[in-house]
This record gives sequence, C-alpha cells and structure tokens, in this order.
Amino acid sequence: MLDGETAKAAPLSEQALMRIRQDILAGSLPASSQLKLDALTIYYGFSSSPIREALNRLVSEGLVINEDRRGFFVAPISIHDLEEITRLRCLLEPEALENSIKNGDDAWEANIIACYYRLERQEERLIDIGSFISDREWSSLHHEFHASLLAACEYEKLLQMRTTFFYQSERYWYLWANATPNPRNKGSNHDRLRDAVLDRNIERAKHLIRNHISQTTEIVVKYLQKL
Amino acid sequence: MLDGETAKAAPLSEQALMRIRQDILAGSLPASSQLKLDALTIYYGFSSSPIREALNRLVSEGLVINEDRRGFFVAPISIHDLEEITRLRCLLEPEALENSIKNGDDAWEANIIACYYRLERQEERLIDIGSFISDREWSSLHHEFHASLLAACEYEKLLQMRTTFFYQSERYWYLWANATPNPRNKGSNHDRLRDAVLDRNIERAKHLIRNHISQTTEIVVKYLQKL
DNA sequence: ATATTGCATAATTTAGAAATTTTGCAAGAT
DNA sequence: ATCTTGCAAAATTTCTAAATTATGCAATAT
Repeated sequence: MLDGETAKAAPLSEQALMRIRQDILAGSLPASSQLKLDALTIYYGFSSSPIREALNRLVSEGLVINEDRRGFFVAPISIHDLEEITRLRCLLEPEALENSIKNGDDAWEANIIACYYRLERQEERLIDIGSFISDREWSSLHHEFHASLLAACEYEKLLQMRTTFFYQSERYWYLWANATPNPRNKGSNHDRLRDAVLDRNIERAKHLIRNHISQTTEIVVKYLQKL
Repeated sequence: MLDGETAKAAPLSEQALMRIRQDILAGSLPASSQLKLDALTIYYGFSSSPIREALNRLVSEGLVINEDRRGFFVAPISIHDLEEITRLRCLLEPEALENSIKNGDDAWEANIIACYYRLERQEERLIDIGSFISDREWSSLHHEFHASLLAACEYEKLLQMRTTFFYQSERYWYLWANATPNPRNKGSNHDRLRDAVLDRNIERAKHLIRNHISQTTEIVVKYLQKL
C-alpha cells in the first residue's frame, strides 16, 4: 500500500449529510423552510435514498424536523430554543471538561497547545480583514481547539451530545454574524481557558467555559430581540 | 368529524422502529449482534427502506451502531457504558424535574396522581405472581408515571435526551431481570417521589430521583460484574 | 509466510410504483 | 356576497424491487 492516496470516497449519504448540514448552518437553507426531496436530489445530485438518510441523521442532530408523511423541514429557530441549547451546553460541557482534565496526559496537553497556536495564528492573519467569525478556516480551527480540551473525556455519549449542541448554537451564531458588519467576540478568552485547563484548575476552567458559552449567547439573543 | 376512529396506520418505518427497539430492549436481538438488512426484511416483513430508516433512528437513540459499508449492529454493552448512561441520567433528569415542578399546574398534578394510581394498581395485581419487572403493562405504566412527573418541563430537547437514556438503561434492566428468579426493585420509592413532587419540594425530589436512578444501576452493575 | 486474485455476501444506491396529503375549483349553504 | 363542503388533479412522501458497489474470506500464487 502506498501512502494515504486511497482516500476512499465516503458513502453518498455521508457526503450529503455534510453538505446539507453546512448549508443549514450557513443559512442557505433557512430555518423552517421545507426540504423537498425532489428539489434536494436535483440540487445535490444524489438520489432520494442517500438524501433521506442524511435528513434522518440531521433530525437526530436537531437541525431538521420530520413530520410523518408531510416531509422534512429545517428546524425553526426561536429565542426559547437558543436558550435551551445554551442551558444544555452549560450543563454538559463543564461536565465533559472536568472529566477530560482529570484524565488528560502529556499528548493531550501538547495537542491543546498546538490547537490554540493554530487558532491564534489564523486570528492574527484575519485581524486586518476585520471579521473572522464567518471564515471557514477559523470556524474549523475553533471547533478543533474546543474539541482538544475535551479530548481526554472518557464519556463518548456526553461528547457526542455536546457536539450536536455546538452545531445547533453555531447556526444562531452564523445568523448573527451574517447580519453584523464587523462580527467579533470580545469575551472569548481562549487564552485564559487554555491556561486554566493546562493548570488542571477544574473549577476555574468550568467557570470560564460556562461564561464563554453564555456570553456568546447573550450577544445573539440581543440581536434576535431586535427583530 | 367523528371521534378518533380514523386510527391512521403509522408509516412502516415507524412500525419497524417500535418493533426493533422493543426486540433490542427485551434482548431477543442481543447486544453486539449484527443486524443484516436481508434477515430483518424477511423477519419483520417490511422492505429495506423502512428498516434502514428505523435503524438510523435507533442509531440516534444509541441502541444501534452503524459502521460505514459494514452495516448495523446492536450497540454493545459494558459496565462502563452503563455507568456513563447513569451519570448522564443523574445529570439530566433532576434538571428536567426541577423545571417541571416550577411550571406544573393543576392538570399536571392530577395526571401525576392518576399515573401513580394506575402503576400501583398494576403492581398490586402482579404481587402474587412475584415478578413485575418483565411485565409489559407494568413497564409501560412505569414509563408513564416518570414521564408525568416531567410533563411540565418546558425544555423539549432535554426531555428527549432523557427518554433516550431511559431506554438505554432499560436494556440493562431487562438483562438483569431476565436472569433473576424474582426480580424486584426495593428502592424504587415511587410514593415518596410522587409526594415530594406534589409538595413542590425541588431539592428533595431531585435527591430522590438521583437515588432512584443510581440504585437501580447498582443492582445491575453487581450482576454484570459476576459475569 | 506474504501477497494477490476471485467469489460470495451484504450494504448502498437507483428508479419507479404505490399511497398520502395538499391544492384548486365548483357547487351548495348561510 | 361570503363562507363551507366535496371532489378531482397535482405534488410529494413513502415504499418496493432490482442494479451497483464494496467488503471479507478463502484459494492460489509468489
């Protein structure tokens, strides 16, 4: 076998999942809009089975809802919904973080440092442009940094839930960012969070992550209330 | 329109979901066993699409896992897995209960009383037979009683998560009950739980539900450790 | 022993048939 | 005149069955 050249193509349903999810998060498939099978098969170029499978997975991620024999719809948004998501993230994420800090080893620490570094470099690169919230590369590195903090958590289901709520809140985040001239999040404090985690200061780290989550929500809620 | 006589048949995928879930919970589809599409279509009498759809939903409920292009398997069981489920239930359920108690009205209280009454009547009916854990009717009433306590909770996603973990733990529960001559749960304390909830005693109710969850787990873990 | 090939098994995907819901319109009732 | 009600056509989901593609395993060759 040569190197990783054999990049096996993912199943079509997997590809469809990724693309539809991204389109929902970015807002090109707007909240509450109906997802007609015919239209989607034409637009994405997959036939109905893989699309259907992708939609079913998105239902379990909470980004799509399915009404029996009426079809699929992009999940609606509301302030109440965002507040529930936030509440659950504030419940789950500190729990995962605590366990991760307790179990993390040297490699875990090294990876956090690497992820933080890459995120910061990307932010420096984008600082002149003004906005980095809507930058795909930044978004990806931001994901990775937060995931690196939790990487040593031994509770799989907990991590999975926290990821789905991360995505759900990201949709609101994009909504705000797309409507804001120069979107920037002041209170992110990624540096302090990193330090607290590496210091194994569990209480401080939990406090910081809760703040990080609820502060970003506050910004978005303020925006939604003006509509 | 007359009364609810028009009992519309559920979509086949829905019917398949219910039946397969029940078979996994009851153990007739054992943990880690492969779920071959062909075999399932023959056994349940639905063709592959609805079966596939049902399996996808069960993946999101954590009762089935899907390996790309290798197919579906009943989720494996382990003590670690049960402990994670328990931990999450102890995190989620008290949270939902607190909110439900804060929001519950008279109708909510009445429904709790009714559900408790029916559960107790069924237990009395079964007390001579000895075991009621594996009784389908009891199981259903037990579900309903616990759901009634949480019915006023305004967080939909929270309730949904707690239901999926309820199911997941039920599989372990059945496992223990099927291997035990006279299965009975001493520490269930449904009466005290009901009273604490109706008294709107939030802290006591949360304490009782946490105990209820972790005590049932302890019994099952002890059993699993002997294997 | 290790690697390659071919075959049987099984998952994935397609295409189209069957069933259900929605929509538009006409006829009748208020 | 306006609002229901009932029916047929259209749109759409749901399901079936068959074709395609991938995988694991055993037999053969290196």
